[in-house]
Amino acid sequence: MDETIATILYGCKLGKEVEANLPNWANQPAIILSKTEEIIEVFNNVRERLMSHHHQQQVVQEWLSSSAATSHQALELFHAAENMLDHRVPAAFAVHGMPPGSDQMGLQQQVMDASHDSSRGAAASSTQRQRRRTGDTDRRTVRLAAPRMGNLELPPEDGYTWRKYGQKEILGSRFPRAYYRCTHQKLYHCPAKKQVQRLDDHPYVFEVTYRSQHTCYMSAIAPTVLAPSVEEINHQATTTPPPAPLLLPPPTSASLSGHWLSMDIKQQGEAGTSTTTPFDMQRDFGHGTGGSLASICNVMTGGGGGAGPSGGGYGREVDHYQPVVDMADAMFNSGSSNCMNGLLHSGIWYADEGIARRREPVVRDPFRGSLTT
DNA sequence: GAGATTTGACCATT
DNA sequence: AATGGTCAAATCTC
Repeated sequence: MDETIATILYGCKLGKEVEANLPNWANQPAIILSKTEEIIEVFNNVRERLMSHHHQQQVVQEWLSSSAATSHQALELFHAAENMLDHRVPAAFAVHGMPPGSDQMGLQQQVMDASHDSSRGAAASSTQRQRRRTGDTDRRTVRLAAPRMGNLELPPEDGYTWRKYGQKEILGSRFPRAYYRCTHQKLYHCPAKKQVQRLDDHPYVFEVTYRSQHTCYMSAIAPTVLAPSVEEINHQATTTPPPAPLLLPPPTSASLSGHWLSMDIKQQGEAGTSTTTPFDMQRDFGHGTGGSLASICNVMTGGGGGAGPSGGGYGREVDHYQPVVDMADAMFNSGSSNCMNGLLHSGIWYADEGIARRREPVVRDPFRGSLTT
């Protein structure tokens, strides 16, 4: 898989080269054509590498969604399949691809629900704390597979950063329900919450209920391509799909805004000496509508256009690692998604304080549930 | 030390 | 009164 990543990086480097030389090559379309074809060839090569892995994943997903397969059988196959793949692919996305918040709904309602959770913190000490909302509309439930390795009681990563604020035994359920809210609730008054509960009859499947939408930027590292969950069982608010990142720069992203066309990426894992690698895929491609590089994306995917959420996540809060295999989806198989936007959000690269970086593989200690790398 | 998690208690809703 | 959602102090992790 490292070789694949290296190939991707090389393609990115070529892209940066094209960008840097665009002024010089403005009157030399032959050169631009040559370079773009080279880029396409590189990414086609990547695609072929990834597609073979992706096929294996599809087999797993079909099995998991089959009613004939018990949860144990699914898990066994799941773990067997992971051995075929690179060992850094986490379960949740290996099976389900993208998080539930990745629907291509275009611009969504991003207005903070000021009457509910956003004011909860400040009102905590008031005389009347609002405990449960009436109506309870903006809610959506999906089912996701347990992580493929390590602590199976941990909920699958979904591309957002959550902070657990409660856990409760639920009547009639073998497993407790965990309550999470957006990590950036305080910073951005983000009202997004989720409840995670394991199913009684399928202990390796989590039922995740999302409530409210993310209004924060930094937690918005969710991919934009489709999110095939095991089962979407409830969607009470048809006009309010699950968390979708806000298309606004973070409050402290002055440097970022000046980098709209910059292509700097810091490659994480090379402590202190971050290597500058090709480009910020989201900023350069995620919103591009007419640029040559965006056109390259369209050529590769046969689709294109469409605005996507911004990437984000910072510090140790971000434990999400999504496989290159999913990046293949994002880049090549998503007809409705901008390829580079999807590529960014597929998790190989993360924006960190305005500078995208690569996540190192995360492995959970099966005995302690802690993270090791 | 900062931030995340755990867990018993509180309280709104049914 | 039962139940579920949230708070917040204690504890844990990095």
